[in-house]
Amino acid sequence: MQVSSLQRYPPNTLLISEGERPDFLHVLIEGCVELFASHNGRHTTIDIVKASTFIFAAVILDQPYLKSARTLLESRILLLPAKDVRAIFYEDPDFAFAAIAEISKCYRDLVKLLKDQKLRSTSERLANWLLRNYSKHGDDLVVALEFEKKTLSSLLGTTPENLSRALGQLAAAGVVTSGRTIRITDKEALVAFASPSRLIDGTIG
Amino acid sequence: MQVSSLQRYPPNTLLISEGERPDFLHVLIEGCVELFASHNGRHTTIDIVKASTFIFAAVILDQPYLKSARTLLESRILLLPAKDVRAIFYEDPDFAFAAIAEISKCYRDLVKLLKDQKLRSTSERLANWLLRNYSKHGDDLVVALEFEKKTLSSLLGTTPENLSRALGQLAAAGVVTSGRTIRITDKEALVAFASPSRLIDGTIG
DNA sequence: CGCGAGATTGATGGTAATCAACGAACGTGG
DNA sequence: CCACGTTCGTTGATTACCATCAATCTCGCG
Repeated sequence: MQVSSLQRYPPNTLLISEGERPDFLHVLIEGCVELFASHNGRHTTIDIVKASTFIFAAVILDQPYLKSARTLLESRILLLPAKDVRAIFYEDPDFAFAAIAEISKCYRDLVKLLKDQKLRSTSERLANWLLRNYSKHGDDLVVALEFEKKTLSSLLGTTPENLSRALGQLAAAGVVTSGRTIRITDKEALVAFASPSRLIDGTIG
Repeated sequence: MQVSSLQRYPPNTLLISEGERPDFLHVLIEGCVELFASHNGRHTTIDIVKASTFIFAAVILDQPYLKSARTLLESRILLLPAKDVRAIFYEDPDFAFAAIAEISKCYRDLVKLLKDQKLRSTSERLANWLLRNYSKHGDDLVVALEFEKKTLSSLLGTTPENLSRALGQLAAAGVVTSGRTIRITDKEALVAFASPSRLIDGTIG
């Protein structure tokens, strides 16, 4: 794959627009990318990815992108010519298997997003998102947002206003918000409220 | 693939339960299958499929099903042992490519479902669903439901009560309902209301 | 004919979107 | 370093949509 190139993009760069034809497979090496879609003046975030390929399926099928993509942070991205990617299946069975495993994982992540969306209320989605995204700082469990709350609200399928209110509600379960730092002071209580499920929130498989 | 078997199931047969391990790849030859999921006493239909594989991704990754499946009509289904399916990738590049094309298509269908869900209101979802599923009977455009309205309401992400009301609303756009037969008397008006998009409702790619 | 499941209709309450205003944070340029 | 302006976030008020509950109606089937 000699024709591939590693690019560096500043935050808030539009990488892909829905409806376009795919020329490259994008592999996010470092940074953070939002996948989003628009329709009739409305706008929603489909997913936020940290380190993976994205919009692989469009490349495979050589069909228009269904989603747009933009960087949320400065990001390094490997660009592989779409034609080469498709060609290599026939050459390399290992690559073919890796590709199908990757797309299968993306598929399952998407099923989880749809279940999350259809089976939970806004504050439940928020609670579970917090439980999937916190990290340990000493004894504290903290979510340090890397992007705007606006973007998170869109990912959760709501508005900035209602995200604020949902965070307010979760105060009763020990969630303390200050700016982009959200502390989980009572994980038990938050879990009780969120009732996370391996089949929606699981990170493996 | 000698060990495969073709099975026939009556309507309303549970084929798969979420959380189980996949033993077989299911290929729906004829009939109709509902894919659904449950959580915390809630229940939602993810998709309704007519002729395709289903829950391919779980088989590939050898991970628990994220969805359950049941027949809606009498159905004929080909069962391929999961181990054999995984093994054959390394043998047959054509099969590998066919498999990845199939999963990619499923992935894109799911993106469309999620966009439909997050970017549209209930009656818009219904209107577009009608436009995707009608067939021509002479000069008439008719949707002949093959399953309960309850199931359709769950697919659309609402309740039977609100589906009834949404159908009522669409009467203003020339949609006439009588039992399981829904007639589109003014396609122009319905399209104007629904504003379908190739990137949500398109059937190819 | 009567039963039961599904579908419809009406009434109500709750959740979330929208509109509007205020406050806070940040970046820019002076 | 400060003043300013823009964007983002929060808060409050209102409205619209949708879920739920309850009652009736329809239809298929025994």
